[in-house]
Amino acid sequence: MKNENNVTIHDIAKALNISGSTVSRALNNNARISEKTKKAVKDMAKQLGYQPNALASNLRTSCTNTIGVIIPRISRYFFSSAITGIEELAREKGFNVIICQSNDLEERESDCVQTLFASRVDGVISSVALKAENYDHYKTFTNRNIPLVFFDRVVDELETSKVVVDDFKGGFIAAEHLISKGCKRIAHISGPQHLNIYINRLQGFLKAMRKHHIDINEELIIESPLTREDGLRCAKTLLESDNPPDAIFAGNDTTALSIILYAKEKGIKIPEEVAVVGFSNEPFSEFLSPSLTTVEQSGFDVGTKATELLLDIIQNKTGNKQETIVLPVNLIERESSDKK
Amino acid sequence: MKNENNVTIHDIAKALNISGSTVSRALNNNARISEKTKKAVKDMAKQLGYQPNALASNLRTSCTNTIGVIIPRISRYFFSSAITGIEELAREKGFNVIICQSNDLEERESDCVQTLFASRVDGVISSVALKAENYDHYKTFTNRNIPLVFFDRVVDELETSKVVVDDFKGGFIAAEHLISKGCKRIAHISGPQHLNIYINRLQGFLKAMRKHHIDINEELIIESPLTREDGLRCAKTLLESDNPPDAIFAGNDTTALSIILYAKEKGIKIPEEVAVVGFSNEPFSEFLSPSLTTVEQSGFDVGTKATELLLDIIQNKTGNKQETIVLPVNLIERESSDKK
DNA sequence: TTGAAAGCGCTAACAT
DNA sequence: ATGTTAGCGCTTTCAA
Repeated sequence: MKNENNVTIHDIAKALNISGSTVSRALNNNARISEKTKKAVKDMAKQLGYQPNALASNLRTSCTNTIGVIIPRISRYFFSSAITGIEELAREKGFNVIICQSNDLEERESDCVQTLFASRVDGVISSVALKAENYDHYKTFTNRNIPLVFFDRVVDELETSKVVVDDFKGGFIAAEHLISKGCKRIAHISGPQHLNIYINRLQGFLKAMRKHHIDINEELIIESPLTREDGLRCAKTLLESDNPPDAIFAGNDTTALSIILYAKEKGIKIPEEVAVVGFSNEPFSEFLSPSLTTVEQSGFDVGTKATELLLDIIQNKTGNKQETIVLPVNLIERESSDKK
Repeated sequence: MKNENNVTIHDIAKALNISGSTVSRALNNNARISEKTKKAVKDMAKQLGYQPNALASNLRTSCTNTIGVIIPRISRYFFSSAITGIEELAREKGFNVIICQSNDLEERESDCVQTLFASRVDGVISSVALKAENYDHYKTFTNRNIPLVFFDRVVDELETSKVVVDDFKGGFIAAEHLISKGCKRIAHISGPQHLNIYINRLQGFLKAMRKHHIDINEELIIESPLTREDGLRCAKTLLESDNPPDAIFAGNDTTALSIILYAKEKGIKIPEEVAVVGFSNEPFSEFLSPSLTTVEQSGFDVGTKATELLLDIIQNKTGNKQETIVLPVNLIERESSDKK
């Protein structure tokens, strides 16, 4: 049944001697079409191998039933699970998903925005690039009232709805956990301070320290891009100092990993000499040795929630409510902080 | 600069007192338009904040500059790196990417096909669902000459171009490595035998065994869906038998992980009592303890190569050459097989 | 080098 | 309950 020539609604119309609009309505289950006609149309559509052309429909209705997603990189587990959450809900509601990766670069992110706009997506979910410092390109959407929801890496200057995990609480419970294990000199490797998530993790950390009257030593709080390489630099800085910390709360699991690897290489015992806590619960953290205590955040839940918000704005035209949804985190205690 | 009303080429035309067609040609750098006009048009486009509407252009030209990707699940590292490879090249060549996940289910896969077809993608890259046994839905593309390239999980009955890694060689070097370590009773946990990749890994394994005159014991070759749960079942079956193997070549890293965890729990020493080799080099395999010897396959390379093939078919209309590209694999030796 | 006009396939007023 | 008609924004033949 080769079918090179695409079948259109007009072919169905001709075959049944009715008008194109009737066919269109029948296929869309319009209430004003008789059941008999609907059945005839659908049967004929199947018989002719008709497949709707979304392009034409989209152009006409200027709505594409497509949402765009901009993320730094798909290969990070947190983001790929966020996408799984996004896709699942979007598809259920009849929406397609177009994904663009910014690779954490501002320029690429700007390209993504152009691409998604040219595709006339009905709305956008984004987590901003680490190295972006200017967010004007997002105005392409906001100026035209195209719904936009940020997740995880959000920026205050963009007034949209946001979905984040409770980074403050995450920082707080991580620090409090280390304190409860008897650690006194607790270091924190924080991420870029123009991003809320890292500010909040740091603030939560500081709050716990103050609450328990632990000295906050400026030298023990360092900023890092939180890559694997820079994690090694941080490990070195902290662990080779004259007065090393007895605990490190790393801004993410990747950095915690670097610390564990460095400590292993240098024969520094974890958790006895230095306890380590990460952030994210990346899949590998469970299998490290020692296994990594970390703050779990569900990418899937964040993605689902962001999609829920976005679809609500798209479908109910509720306008941009600028809600910020905060999802819970919880501490997963493992060996890397298990001091007696 | 609010810009609710979308600017079209006609707005530019009106502003410059020229025709819409001239504007269209100027924007597309048509050779028959004077440089002066081109410049004027582009300047005005920028001034008015014109953004092309891909929908209209796509409908007219019936080519969308979009390729569709169907994968089992994005959260598996091999697939997310394949997508990274696909996206990178596709974008460079001016193509968008729409991703659909089948979740390894035939029905979902069929939905993906419909979705991508309705979006009139110019071509499709796919890795088939584990649980699919019927592939007729792909005829939606093949019947209409929409280019289709499979990667990784390919099926013989579909006559398209394919990109795979050298699974046969992978199975062979894994087995030969274990043999070289002095193992005699070598088990293999194989994947679903309707998929080439698992057939080939098994065949490569068998070839090495025969080459080195090692007895092939049917009881030591078992089939599994290769999930983490089923890996535990396999570990139990093999390691608790009366005459357990001294080595296991697992069909993927996930299964190897299950074996390592099971052995740890039961106090079975790896590699001394049983050596383990996996397949894929998942990110966690490096950090397991013992770290996992595995066969590395690059998802990124596979994705890139598949895209290269697909774009070649799309752009040069070369027709379907039904090539099968085989990419190299290599063994990463780590602790789990490091017997003296 | 530029313009006029038709049309991609579908939907939605408006009319009947 | 169904048909007529116009048009979404763009490209492209044909004509000038």
